[in-house]
Amino acid sequence: MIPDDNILGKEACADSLKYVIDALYVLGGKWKLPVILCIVQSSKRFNEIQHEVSGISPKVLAQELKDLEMNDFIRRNVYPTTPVSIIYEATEYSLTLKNVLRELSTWGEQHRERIRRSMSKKAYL
Amino acid sequence: MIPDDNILGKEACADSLKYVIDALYVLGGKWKLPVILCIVQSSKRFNEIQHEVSGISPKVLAQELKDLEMNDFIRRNVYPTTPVSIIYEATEYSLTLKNVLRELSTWGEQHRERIRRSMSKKAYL
DNA sequence: ATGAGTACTTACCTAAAAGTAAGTGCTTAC
DNA sequence: GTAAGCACTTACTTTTAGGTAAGTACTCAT
Repeated sequence: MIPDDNILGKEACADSLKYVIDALYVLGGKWKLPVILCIVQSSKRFNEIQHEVSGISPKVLAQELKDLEMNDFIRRNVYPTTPVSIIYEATEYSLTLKNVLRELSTWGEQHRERIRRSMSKKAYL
Repeated sequence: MIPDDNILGKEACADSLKYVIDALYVLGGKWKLPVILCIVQSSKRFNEIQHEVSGISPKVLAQELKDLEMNDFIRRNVYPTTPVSIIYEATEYSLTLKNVLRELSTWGEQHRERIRRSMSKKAYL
């Protein structure tokens, strides 16, 4: 009834759906990808991250950092300076997300542009 | 203090963070990307989608479909058969998400593999 | 000694997302 | 005529993500 116009078979489709759901299971939520991106860009301390990822509260950031550390996306380095400096660093594993992050950022940029255009159109109505 | 080991300047970094947050604003949540992927793979009806995206309830699916239609990711085609068939179709705009979806799926697949391996390791402890 | 900064934690609260269960109005099949 | 399928909707509840505000323990600068 509905033609299967896809190159991939049904199984491969079902699989990629499953994989996307799996990925979203670890990366889902409002802050995980932004925080990872922030740290991937360069190692940072708590307050720097909180400042860059605008809108995140210290509580939520602490939560996310713990979660990301547990899932091996970031490393929490404690330097024995006085007072101790704590620097969050991206692991090699989080670098496997670079393509995802790049595509998402590119898409977000284009989407923003599209929204901006449709807004200015509506302004004339 | 912390060296900026990135090729991109600070501004470009801040921008990509912003874009990712923007993207997540429309695509965030548990079901949006899975539902889009499902429909991008081929046009489908309500019950087919509900069956493929396992775990989604009819209420949530109806909600997501409305939202995705409003945001121009999908089209709701009503065919005047008896009874009417309603077929959800991906728009050209949702095709701009193909790269994002592909990267996410690839990553999810590798992540699943990694988890599987670390699980079997733990089984011997 | 007062205030500011770092890196959080704690307690509390609310709003939104999601789940459950059932119902509706239609049609076709048995 | 009874049941089942389609495409939902409605009402209700639960979950959980996230926000607010304040506090803590430390140190450094003035």
